[in-house]
Amino acid sequence: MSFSICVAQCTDSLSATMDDQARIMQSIGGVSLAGHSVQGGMALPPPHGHDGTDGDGRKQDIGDILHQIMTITDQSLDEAQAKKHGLNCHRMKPALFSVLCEIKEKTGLSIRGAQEEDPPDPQLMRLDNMLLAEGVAGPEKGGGSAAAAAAAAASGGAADNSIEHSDYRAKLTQIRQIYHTELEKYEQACNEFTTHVMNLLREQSRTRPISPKEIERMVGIIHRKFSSIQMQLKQSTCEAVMILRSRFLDARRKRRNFSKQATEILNEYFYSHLSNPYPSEEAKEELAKKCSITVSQGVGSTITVSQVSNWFGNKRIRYKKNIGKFQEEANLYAAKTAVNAAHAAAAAVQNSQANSPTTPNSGFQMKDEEFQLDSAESKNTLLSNMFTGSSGSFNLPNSGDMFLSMQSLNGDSYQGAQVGANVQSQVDTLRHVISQTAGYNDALGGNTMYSPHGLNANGGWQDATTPSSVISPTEGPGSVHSDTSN
DNA sequence: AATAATGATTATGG
DNA sequence: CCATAATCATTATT
Repeated sequence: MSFSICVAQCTDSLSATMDDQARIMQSIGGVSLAGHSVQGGMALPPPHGHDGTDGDGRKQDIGDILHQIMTITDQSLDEAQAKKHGLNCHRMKPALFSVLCEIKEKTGLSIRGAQEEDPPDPQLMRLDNMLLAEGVAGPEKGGGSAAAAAAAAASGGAADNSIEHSDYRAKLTQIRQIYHTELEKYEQACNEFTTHVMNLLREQSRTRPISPKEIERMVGIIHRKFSSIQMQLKQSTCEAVMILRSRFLDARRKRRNFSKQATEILNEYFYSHLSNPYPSEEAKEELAKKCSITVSQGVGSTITVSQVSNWFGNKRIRYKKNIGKFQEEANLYAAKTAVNAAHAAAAAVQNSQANSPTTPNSGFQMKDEEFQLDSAESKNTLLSNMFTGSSGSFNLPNSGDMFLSMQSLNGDSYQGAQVGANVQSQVDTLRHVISQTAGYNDALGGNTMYSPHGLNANGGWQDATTPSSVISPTEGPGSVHSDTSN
């Protein structure tokens, strides 16, 4: 990329300057040496004209030098090499060279950079750690993009989560690949450049004193420069990863509403466990599974346990916060599950005769599919009768019968079939409906709106008080039906 | 376009 | 670690 171009340019310009420098040095050295009669077998053109005693001669001399300088670039490389060789072979050269080395050593110019290297640059370390944590710099895992693509393709109906995840991973591997190729390129360029410089220095060390330390220092400088560039790369990679992360993993950006069926199921559970809407881990798993398979074949998003947890968390808090807003919904689901309960209870009663106490679930299990359909209309009629049928408010003399009949049915099932805990939820639901409507019936002012059993005054669901004892909720409303059992 | 609904996250406390 | 409450950011609805 741009960087390598830059490097190439640097290299070129550096070599150019060094070559030029070498040639200039040679020529000038030649001239000056010639001027001071230290000249050996050099192929320099002898300064013509008289020895500059007067201005004219000096001018001539200077002009000559200038001419040489100006024509340096016209000299062929071979010519220059030849001159260089000549200079190197000069008999005085070793002596002069050692003198120069000594002088340089004394001036201490060569050793002046023995300070750095130790601080590992905390920022760079931070970047490295981040890249490592993000899986960009670490060991190649999963075979890179191919694996990600395969996962995306093969997932099929597996999970929408995995699709997004693999998408994310594909992008991540892309970033990782870019990062690695760039890094490698930098490394290579750095090495190339280093060897180039070292060669140059070695070459020059024949003409001017260059200590190994100096070379080392040079290499250190180069490496620092390159590592700073690498840090830039790492930084931008980190940035890219962070952007990708926020784009893909922050699920809030890709929120998808649950399907109708899923919310149905969740609501059903919620309202039928209103006294203690805290599904256990298993219950959550089951709910998640059920929600996921309702739309199974489609691309319907699968719902995870944590999503169920989220849902219940949100539901609880929102329900509690504004119970009035959820009344309608509560009634709806309560009635619905009540109908289910009635059907199930009937089935249970039927079954209880033939079946031993085995699997009390079986009676209820079927409600999923069989009742779902046929309860649709009965539910609707029930609802319209119950709540919307009469005048706007819920004073309903006839619906009381409805509840009572249902309640008695339920009671039957409870006693006859011994369905235990499972029935409990249905009872819960029924109680909800009953107490609800009763509360309205009593017209005890708006604030007495049916506080759900278990939702105490402080606003917390107190411990599942599973009122297995009887159906009467708390107070007055319960009395309406408590004695009408026959 | 304004607003409500809603799934997810964050902060806090037990 | 889980529940709650507040909040965020997206999606649905008006």
